[in-house]
Amino acid sequence: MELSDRKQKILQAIIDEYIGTAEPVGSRAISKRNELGLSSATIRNEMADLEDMGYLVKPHTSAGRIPSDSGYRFYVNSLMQRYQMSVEAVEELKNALAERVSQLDVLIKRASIVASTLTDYTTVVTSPALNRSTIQKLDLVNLGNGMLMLIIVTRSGLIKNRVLAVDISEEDTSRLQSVFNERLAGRVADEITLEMIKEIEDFAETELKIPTKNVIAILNFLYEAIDDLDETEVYINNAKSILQYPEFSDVKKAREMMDFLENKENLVKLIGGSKDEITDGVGIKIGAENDFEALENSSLVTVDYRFGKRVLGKIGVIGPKRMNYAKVIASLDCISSHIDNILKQLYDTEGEG
Amino acid sequence: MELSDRKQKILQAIIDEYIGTAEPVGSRAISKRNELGLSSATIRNEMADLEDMGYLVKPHTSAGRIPSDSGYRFYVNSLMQRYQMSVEAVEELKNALAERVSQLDVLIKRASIVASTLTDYTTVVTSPALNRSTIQKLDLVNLGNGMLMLIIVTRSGLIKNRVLAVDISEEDTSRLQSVFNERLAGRVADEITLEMIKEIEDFAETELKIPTKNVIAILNFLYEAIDDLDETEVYINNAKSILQYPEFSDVKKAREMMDFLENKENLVKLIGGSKDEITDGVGIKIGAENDFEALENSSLVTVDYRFGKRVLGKIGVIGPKRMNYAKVIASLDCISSHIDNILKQLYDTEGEG
DNA sequence: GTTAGCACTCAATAAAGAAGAGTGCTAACA
DNA sequence: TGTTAGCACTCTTCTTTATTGAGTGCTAAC
Repeated sequence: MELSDRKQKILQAIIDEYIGTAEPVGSRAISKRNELGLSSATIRNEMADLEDMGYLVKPHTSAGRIPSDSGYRFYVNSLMQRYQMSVEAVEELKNALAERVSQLDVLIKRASIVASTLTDYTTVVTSPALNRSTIQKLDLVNLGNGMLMLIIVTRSGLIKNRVLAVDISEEDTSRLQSVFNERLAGRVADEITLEMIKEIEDFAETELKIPTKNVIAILNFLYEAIDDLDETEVYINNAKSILQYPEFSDVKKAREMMDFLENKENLVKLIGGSKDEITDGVGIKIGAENDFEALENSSLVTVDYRFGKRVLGKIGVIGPKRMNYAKVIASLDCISSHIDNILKQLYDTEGEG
Repeated sequence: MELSDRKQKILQAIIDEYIGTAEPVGSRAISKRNELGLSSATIRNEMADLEDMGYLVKPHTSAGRIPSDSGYRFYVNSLMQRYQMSVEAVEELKNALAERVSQLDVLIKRASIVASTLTDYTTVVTSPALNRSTIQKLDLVNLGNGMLMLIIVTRSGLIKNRVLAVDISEEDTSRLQSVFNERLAGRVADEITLEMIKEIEDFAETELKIPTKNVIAILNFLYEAIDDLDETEVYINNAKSILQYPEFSDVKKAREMMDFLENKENLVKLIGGSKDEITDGVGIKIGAENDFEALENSSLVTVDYRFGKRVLGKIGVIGPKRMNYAKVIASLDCISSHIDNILKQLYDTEGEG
């Protein structure tokens, strides 16, 4: 059944009001806004209809109405006004993002901070899993003191590095590096098998005559590092922001939420599974639409960020269901497109891999 | 005035009880413990004395007593029983700390996690400021794609790395690296001046004929990196744990605490200023002894961690004043000494610099 | 179709009373 | 003289009972 124009206006007014106050809104409050020129009694009738249709809910008989999940859904899909970010805000955002950025993971951490500052909600970002990335180059750097750094550079310019304690000569280091690159560079991380590693191991021992003990240590290390590339990393920001919303004025609820947010697997599942797009790259999940009990009263807005055409990861904002969707969407959208720009500038090539 | 043996026992009993329950403890509760064989009336008299002496406080007339800051102080200094960690706990701790550790900052982040898991309180660790460290080696690694990684290794084996977007040839990279090492290796970070950097800049331009634009970018970057070495980094862990203690059942208080914990400067000041040692490296600050209003009802226990003889940083536990001091101290102590061991193993040299 | 009016509901607030934990003091006891 | 039983007193906490007020739903009139 279609919603009459008037019903839509009333629903919108109610949700707008509720987003601002977090209090059930009554017929009189809407009537007094004087946008519709209707008496509270009329509004009341319409509200009763909207309730029957499932868009509104009453906490109890003598309270006003609050939006149901479907109410929010309708609002988000059809009613919501576009939020226009101020020129200054965009400028500030741009600067905050671009400042001294050299690596993708720095950039997306920054993006997460910017998003949470802008919206005052908790943000979650996932860094790209690199298992489908092409390895461009492997560097082995002998740091002295028996420390060896391994650096993996992917074609899209992502860099991972880690350090191993092992004693190896400068010469062996560079020979090993050459072998690594000969055999692994240009390959997709996923297709590198334990066997290939074993082959390198044999080669290094028999041909290069590097001591077995070291070879084993280093190649284990290499394998682990490559294996780790398919770990999606998750950063969370401003979790404490939930404490400021009346939805979490009960410490117990706040704790549950924090516990949920702490669990990386939850977050990966949550953000990864978010597909309910409304416009390019922006997805919204309202309340129970997220398949987690802990988020019953929260909503999640996500946006993809890309490098060229390839989706690298997502930025998500988690807040109460009555969040300012328009603003959140606008902010994320803006951040996402700026990430795109910055990455293009940084690597000035359209990247795939 | 000296506390009689009996008063001490009573004080201890009260504090032990309060630590467990967070409720004001009455004379009858102590009497019933039957450790002292005294009636509640007698205890009552003693408690009145203890209150006069400032060790106890009454929330109101008809409530039991709770320890004052001085009460806790006396407890911590003289009364508290040593906590003996179980062999398994120590073993577990050891494993958790040592697992795949190659770098100091990984280790201390790990230590922070272990400490908060063990104690269920919030932990804060400071990573060493390296401004007094000797730079052992500088590595420049050309990552391709117009990316350059700078790695700084200190004599104590600490590693910092960062990436800059700049186009430079392999050859120039290695020549630049040589210059860096010739001129800067062996120096203490603090004594590297802008002028020295400028000299390198000139040399690189005129002698090595590296394009001005690149030289400027790279040397700015180098200077920033060295400058950054004196930034103490702070990691915080398990902040949400405060939500489980009745002391923070009021969301407003929890929020204040979180706000405080979020501010890095606060933490550096807090942890850095902690000097009130009770035993080697362990410091305790109770309530108002911390010069921060936000910590009025919290205590801080810190422990140094060292590399050889040099103190690198601190690990701190923040919890309610009625925290389990004995356990916290034992845990931190244990962690600290294991860090020492691991570092020795890792770098197997007594480090200074 | 709209609206004024009114009875009704129910949470939230306030006020009053009861219960209970704990104290401080006094007087008796060993 | 130190210890303890006993009791009046205090003050919080819990429970109960009213009171208020926001908001609804329905009816009847415009």
